[in-house]
Amino acid sequence: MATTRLDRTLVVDTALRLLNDVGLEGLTLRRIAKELNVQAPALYWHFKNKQALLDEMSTAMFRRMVASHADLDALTWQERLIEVQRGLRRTLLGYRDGAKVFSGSRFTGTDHARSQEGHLRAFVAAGFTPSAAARATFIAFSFTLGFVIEEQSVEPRPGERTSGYEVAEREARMAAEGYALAAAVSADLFQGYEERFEEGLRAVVAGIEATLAPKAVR
Amino acid sequence: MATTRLDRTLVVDTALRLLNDVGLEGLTLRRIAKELNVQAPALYWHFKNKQALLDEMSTAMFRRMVASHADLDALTWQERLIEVQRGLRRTLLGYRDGAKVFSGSRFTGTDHARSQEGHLRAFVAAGFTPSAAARATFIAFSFTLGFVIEEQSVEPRPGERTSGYEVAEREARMAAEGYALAAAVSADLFQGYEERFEEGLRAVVAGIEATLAPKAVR
DNA sequence: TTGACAATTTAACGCCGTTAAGCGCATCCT
DNA sequence: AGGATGCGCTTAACGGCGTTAAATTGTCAA
Repeated sequence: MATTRLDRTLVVDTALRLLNDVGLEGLTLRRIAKELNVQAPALYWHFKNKQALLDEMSTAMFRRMVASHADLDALTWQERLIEVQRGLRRTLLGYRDGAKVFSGSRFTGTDHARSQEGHLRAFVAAGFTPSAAARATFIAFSFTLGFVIEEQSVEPRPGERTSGYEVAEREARMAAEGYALAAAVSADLFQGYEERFEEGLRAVVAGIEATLAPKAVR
Repeated sequence: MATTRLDRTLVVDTALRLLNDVGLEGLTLRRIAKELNVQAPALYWHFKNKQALLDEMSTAMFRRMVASHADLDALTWQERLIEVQRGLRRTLLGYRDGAKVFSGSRFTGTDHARSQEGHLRAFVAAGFTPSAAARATFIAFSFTLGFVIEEQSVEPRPGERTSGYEVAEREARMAAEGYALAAAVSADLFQGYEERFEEGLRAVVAGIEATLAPKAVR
């Protein structure tokens, strides 16, 4: 019955796997401990508290995201920005409540700085000031985070839909109240997230080109 | 001691006021009940469960936001989009954990459709298709939501800063690890949210102009 | 005056994160 | 070899959570 000893990595990996089964709400320390054939307080040997574990989970998500990226160095800054945001969305969608977990925690260590440094370098090489590069990236990041939070509250996992967001039903209700336009756009708001994310990405990049990018690369 | 009888509006208003004192984590039914000189289960007469109360709180936030808007009908679609996002951010910043509460719940009723209908009408009058209007608005909304979620995790209330986000300290740590650019942009990422939000808004609007707006209004 | 029903209290359940204390067991010192 | 050290876990428990069931009060109509 007793398997290998616990360690931080094993706990984090198990918790991330479990997250997809039970969601953030169901992700209790007792449930994680059970999955590890251990009692809940044992986790406190490895983590200061639950938030520390969640922070480590976010950090692990981020590391997996970085690892999943192909070589970005050959890309233009526009392509790179798009590719990074795509990767972020993919990563967040890879876990139930991924965006909420991610936005609710903070990275441990300075691992993430390595990848950040690379992105900044690419932007600076394209003519951005470091400051403009950071601000531009944050704008795109905000968009992606907000988008996926909304997306996951309608489709918690790819393919699964939260009940109560039935497009046809909403359309009927809005129409019945006399809101013709609101009714007509139901499908535009609660479906087709993949395409709409790409469309949003194109808009954000175009906007950064128009407002923040160095003139030479516009 | 016994005051007026409870009703949904009173509960919601009290809960929203309390939210600013205790934050989302401290906002328990027992605490709300105490504030109302009542026992916790009494709340179940007025709300199906805690989530229903949170939903009503979000709806109330939204209504207050709409009420705070001046007349938007004289504005161009760009000005209107900007004004609406500003209002949204202001509203979310008006409550501790406002963005999290908002993003974690769903509107009750169809009140919000009225304002939505107005926005859509304005965009359509400017030449957008209803679908493009909805998609464009959602892009801007995603940006604002993501932005404020990040903002409030660093500055939970205007003026208050979460400990652990000290800019100078982060800068030093990054520099010590050899990440010169990451160090240099610390201030650009964790300060000056007001200006950066406006900058982001300009970028998003410019991006929508370039990609989604009808050609006649570009 | 009584009965009905709306609105609340009291009591309790099972679960949560977390803390305190103790215990087995490997490792190292002598 | 034998005893101390202390890591890594268990057991037990605490206070608080959302929620439910049942009893109780207040209010008003017949």
